Amino acid sequence: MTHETWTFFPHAGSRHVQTLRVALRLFVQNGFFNTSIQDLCAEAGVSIGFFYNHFADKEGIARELYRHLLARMNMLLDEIEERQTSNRERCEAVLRMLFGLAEAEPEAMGFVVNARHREFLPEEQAICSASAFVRMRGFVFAGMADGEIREMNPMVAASLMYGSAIRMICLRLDGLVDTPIGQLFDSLWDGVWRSLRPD
Amino acid sequence: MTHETWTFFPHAGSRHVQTLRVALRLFVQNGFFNTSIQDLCAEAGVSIGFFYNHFADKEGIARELYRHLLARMNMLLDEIEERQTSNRERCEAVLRMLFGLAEAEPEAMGFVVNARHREFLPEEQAICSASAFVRMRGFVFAGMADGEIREMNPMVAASLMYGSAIRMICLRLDGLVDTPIGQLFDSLWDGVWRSLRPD
DNA sequence: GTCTATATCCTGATAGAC
DNA sequence: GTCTATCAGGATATAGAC
Repeated sequence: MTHETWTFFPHAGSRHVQTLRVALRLFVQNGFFNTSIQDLCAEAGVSIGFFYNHFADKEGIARELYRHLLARMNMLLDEIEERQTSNRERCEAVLRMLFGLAEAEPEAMGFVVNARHREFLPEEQAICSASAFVRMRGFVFAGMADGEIREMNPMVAASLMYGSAIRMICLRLDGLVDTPIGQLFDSLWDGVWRSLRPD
Repeated sequence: MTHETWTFFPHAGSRHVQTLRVALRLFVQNGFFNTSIQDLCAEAGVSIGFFYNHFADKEGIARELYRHLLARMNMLLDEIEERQTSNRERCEAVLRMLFGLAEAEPEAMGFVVNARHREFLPEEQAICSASAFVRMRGFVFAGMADGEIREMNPMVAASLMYGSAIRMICLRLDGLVDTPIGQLFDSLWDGVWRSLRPD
């Protein structure tokens, strides 16, 4: 299993998953509140009855989507943690993964990065407190403890590490960057690392 | 007029402005779609009739808020452009301004940075295409043309310049950073500049 | 399990008195 | 200009047949 391409939905097929995919697209394109269950079911080709047998309610499908995407990110982080030994390499691999996902599954990435989940999933934690994002910052903290990364405030280091890439992804998703950002990765990583490497 | 503190709403007073401020707070705290006009009017202490005499509709108040905040950012950019001569200084001043605004007016900053405006203001351009953000990137492009900033893809440079600060602001607004971020500015700017300065 | 038809609620917006 | 009372529409969620 090579990972030249990353994906959030490795297996598609069942109507359940198909409904999730359509929900993802509509939630990202039009927003959660602008998507009616009727529209969603019509677009997914399922009945209202089917919907309510598979999902508790409208929040339910959004929650399943949210948790699925975060769980998938955690699995990708697991692989990175296994493969890479230094924290610098882990961070680089994370950024490369994010760039890859943004190109392969822009809607999923949009839902993770852009959506204001608290507005429709009130009981979920803020996404930057979610396990996957905590672990990503953990790589930075560990790198600083090891001396791979310069001494500084940990949150400043995490922002320097991930902020530029997230910004670039947002610009790409919003159509302000024409070229696939994979081509820009090396240049971005070079800049990021200059800001964090020891003197 | 010193600018140790920046503000989006320099003058408050009229019921019109008061209603705008309450709308801002509710839109950021609960989201646009979770805020009913009835709740908004009750909280602002105005009647439904007053509301519809001052604003065309629910979108209208959101649009006025949006345009006001962006216009105010443009004014602050005007001042920065006047005061600072080099593009490096301008970028640094922009970041300092953003940090200051995030502390002084977190709700306004949240509305600018976090809200998904396209969901409730369909005819507005994406915010990263708005004049203020275009000008901010322009400082970076000009700095690269002048040789103050290393040669690289312009959008990569813009992401390196602004991404970390925006990320830090988001973390602060989401409660993951306890200390006022003004204290962290020098450290962050040091990192940002390392990523962009010529060799 | 799946579908259609429908109940119920709430919201944005208006009408008309003052 | 400002207010209260109300309307009309659309949304979520359910009921009940199959």
